[in-house]
Amino acid sequence: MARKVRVRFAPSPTGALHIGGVRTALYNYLFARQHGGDMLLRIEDTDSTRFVPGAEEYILEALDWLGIGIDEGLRWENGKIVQVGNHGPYRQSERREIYHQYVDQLIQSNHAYYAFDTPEQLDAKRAEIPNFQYDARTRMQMDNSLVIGMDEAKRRIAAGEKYVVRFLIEPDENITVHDLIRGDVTINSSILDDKVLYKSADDLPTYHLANIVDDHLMEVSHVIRGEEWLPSAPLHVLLYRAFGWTDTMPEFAHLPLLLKPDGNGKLSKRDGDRLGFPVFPLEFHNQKDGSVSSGYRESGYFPEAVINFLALLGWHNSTDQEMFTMDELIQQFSLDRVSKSGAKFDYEKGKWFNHQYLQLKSNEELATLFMPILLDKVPSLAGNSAVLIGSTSVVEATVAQVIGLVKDRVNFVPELWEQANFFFVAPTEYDEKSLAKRWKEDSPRHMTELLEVLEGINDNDWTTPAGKTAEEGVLNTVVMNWIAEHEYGVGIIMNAFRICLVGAARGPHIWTITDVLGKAETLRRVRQALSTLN
RNA sequence: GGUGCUAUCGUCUAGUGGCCUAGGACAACGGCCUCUCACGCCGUAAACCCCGGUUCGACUCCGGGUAGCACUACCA
Repeated sequence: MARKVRVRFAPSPTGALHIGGVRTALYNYLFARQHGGDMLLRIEDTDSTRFVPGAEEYILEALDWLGIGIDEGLRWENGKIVQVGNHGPYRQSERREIYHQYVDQLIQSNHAYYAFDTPEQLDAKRAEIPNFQYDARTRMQMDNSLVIGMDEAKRRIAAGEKYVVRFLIEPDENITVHDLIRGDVTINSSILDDKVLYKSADDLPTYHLANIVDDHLMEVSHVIRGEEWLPSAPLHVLLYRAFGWTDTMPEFAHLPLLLKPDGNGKLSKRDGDRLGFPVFPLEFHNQKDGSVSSGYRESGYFPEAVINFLALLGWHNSTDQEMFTMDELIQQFSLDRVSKSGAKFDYEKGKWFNHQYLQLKSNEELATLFMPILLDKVPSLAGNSAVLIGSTSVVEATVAQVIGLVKDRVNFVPELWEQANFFFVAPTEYDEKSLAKRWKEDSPRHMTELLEVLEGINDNDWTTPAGKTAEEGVLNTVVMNWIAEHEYGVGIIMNAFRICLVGAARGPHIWTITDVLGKAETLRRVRQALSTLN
């Protein structure tokens, strides 16, 4: 097939974009880019009752944040929605006129009919007859144009009666759908019901009709979507046939589902709340029900980590490679290497990916990201930013230096504060556990003596000279000599000293801490600890 | 209930009839490093759903079970 590859991501604006939807969008995007094709974004808002304000913006902004580019349809540009392409409009609610025409075509070719049964009547029927289905076996007992005749049907419609248009499905026909991931899938048409294609109540088609008409009109070549659509794929094939579009029918690929980490079943928003991780890319404030959902972005995830993690949930290139840039994914992605079975969402692995990407970032880059958090925690630092060296403030340079000391122990930028807070703020309380284990009876005396030793060191000798290791500095030599002289234990002294500076038994090497703190602050903290802990 | 899809370590997965005493990664556990906590490094434990068949030989092919999931709306 020489047809140009055109794929689409077609979400419904019914809330935040689920992480499974993000993966579907990603796979579509990778496939499009790899084949030099187009990635379209269409909004499927044919259910007016489920529309959530802000959802559209949310979806587009999320894809933009993740670097999933849109070539045609709706996309996010400079904080607002723009429409590109000449197959629009790209919102189904704005395509009513188009659907009317195709609904009429189906009626005229006897592939569809008018039905007047109300939802209440249908409910009653279902209650009355077990496994009731509106199909070849039952349609002639219902209230529709097949029974009452077209003239009568038109009369009732003209009189303002509400109706739907149903697809007439011929029974007992085997329909085979070729799926790029699963191979041929065959079902018998008798299990399908006469699907509602159009509802006059809101003058909108249902998903099935709108989807087929739009994919056809937008010249979509490949439909890559979630596995939940597999059962209705044969219906879609039947629609393509009814319209006479079989020669341009897109190819199908149904992706495995993202499952909850524990137990069984589809990953849901509730699982995230319950297990404490986001299931949405961005934080979402639902204007309809007032709920707030956490997002990966706000939790400190890098978009490239989310992409990498998601890409591997259901796809694998058969090598041991785990880290992939978007470009590598575009190059290597392939539908026939997508798994058939659902993947449980392993949040821990996601954290690991973020850790990897965080280590790849420069200290300066991380400092820029961390600065707002730091200034929020320590507002007094804000004034210091005024002093600039080049474009970097003195404080920011220090922040970058400190980040370099602690970044290998964090997974997320916000965690930098927990690891580095003592560099910016002297401890006001001391960790109980550390105290119990490391602050001994002799510690106050040791620290008092150490204070004298440290006071004797020249200001110029305090900081470790460039190019030397912390152990080669004057501080280390002097302190170690003093320890040896008095036959103290290195551990007992250093740990007590650490508690004075940090407030707990944690953190990087002690001399790198004294380097950053400087002599005055170091001494001040030891004195403060002595007066607090005595 | 009906229809369809799926089935390898706890999890993501490699494996396309002999390279498999089943490989990698996350998590777990142990060790090393060390003034602490981490990181890192090294190592340990951990799986072919069951039953038949085909074959000289099945994780791989076939059949049947079983289990899980999805769908079964005037929702997508």
